[in-house]
Amino acid sequence: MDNATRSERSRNAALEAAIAIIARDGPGRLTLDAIARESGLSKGGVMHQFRTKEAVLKALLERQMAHFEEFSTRYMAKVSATSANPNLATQLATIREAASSPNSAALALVAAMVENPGLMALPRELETKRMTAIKEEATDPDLAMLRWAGALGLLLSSLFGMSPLSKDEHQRLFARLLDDGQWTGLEQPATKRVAKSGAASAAKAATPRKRA
Amino acid sequence: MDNATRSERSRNAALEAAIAIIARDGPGRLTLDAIARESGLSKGGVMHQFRTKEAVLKALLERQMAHFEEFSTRYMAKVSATSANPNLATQLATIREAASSPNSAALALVAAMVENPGLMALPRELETKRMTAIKEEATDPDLAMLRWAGALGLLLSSLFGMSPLSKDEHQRLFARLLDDGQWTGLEQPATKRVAKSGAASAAKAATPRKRA
DNA sequence: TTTATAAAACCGACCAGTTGGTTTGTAAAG
DNA sequence: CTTTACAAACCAACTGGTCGGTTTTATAAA
Repeated sequence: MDNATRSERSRNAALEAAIAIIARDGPGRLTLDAIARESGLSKGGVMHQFRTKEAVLKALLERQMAHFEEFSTRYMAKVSATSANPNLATQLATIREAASSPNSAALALVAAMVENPGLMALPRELETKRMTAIKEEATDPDLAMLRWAGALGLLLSSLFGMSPLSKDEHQRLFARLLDDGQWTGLEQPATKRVAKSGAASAAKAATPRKRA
Repeated sequence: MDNATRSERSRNAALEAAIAIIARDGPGRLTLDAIARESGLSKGGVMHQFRTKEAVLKALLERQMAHFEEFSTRYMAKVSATSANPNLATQLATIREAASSPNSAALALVAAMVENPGLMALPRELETKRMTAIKEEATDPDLAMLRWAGALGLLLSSLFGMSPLSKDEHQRLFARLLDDGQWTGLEQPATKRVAKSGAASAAKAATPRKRA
């Protein structure tokens, strides 16, 4: 077998094993020995492909980020023509995808944070860029950020096993976050943000029903 | 010194040390030896107060939960008379408090999850109860849950050091989440969810309809 | 108040097993 | 023959946890 592909195969096997371990046993159980055992490689083999454990984590993070980056790009291409805020839509959809994906990038993220919080810089940087795009395209940037935060809250809470929501609710809430029509009622233009006057009160008046 | 208070002091010191370690070095660095070193106690002393490491985590979790439970109760008493949805308001305010608190309960939560995901059952149960209360008092339960999820997203993202938001934005977004007036514009009664937003949103697909 | 005894809090050495990482050996690819 | 990919034994440091012993506090009889 070709040397390059042999390496590639081993690297892949190690990373797959790492994800499996995190998902099954939790991030605290991710050790080099465990990776070697799970992947079928020897420990030396793993160490040959990744000089340190941090290198494993970093590669894992990058791989998962690339995976969702690809999802993101594909989704973006689909909606950029029809949506008024394609960046937000894409980000929401990507987070939903991450939430429903078992070998989630988020797991790698958690593992990275546990071992080396500094690794979090990579995803943060990417996220900052996306956030800027979202804010720029939004009529109401704060509302857009809140929708983003909502999606992230759904994702992380379920990821941590602390979500009090049912699968059904989860799905429904994501759908609503994604539906622009659900949020136009209270948009406040960024240019002039006065205490819920203009648009908001008009929307309120238009609301068919209010609370008792 | 009294025996009971002596114990109390030691237990407290150990837990404080644990929080400090998690906050400074990450959950992966929380070890019994580290706790002993940080607290000034000997390892034996720590082990006398907590028979296992899991006991430390559990105590930590319970302590932090109690702390925020108290904040929650006090806040609830304050707003229960004036707010239409005191449970949601309280929960949002509590999450904001957790986000601004450095020795956050959430840190304990992360540590617990890493070591023993089963411990997550306690907070989840509590959260489920609160969520039920929020849903019951809400005109639009899904929207209430989304506001809750938004707050949680803000908290967790900043906690993980992956928040692309500035301190200012953080604060502003929490304020908006808490302001009921900002959200009345798009409430949809749970009893009948129709496409009232259809008028507001021209381009987008109609509201996904579910239960009657 | 003193003294005897117990119980609880605490210490620090120690244990077996695991950790990330190194070294040595070997076989295949180039 | 040199380099690369992998295997396996190995290592020092560290892991959660145990254990025998010392100090401090509590109880209560003398």
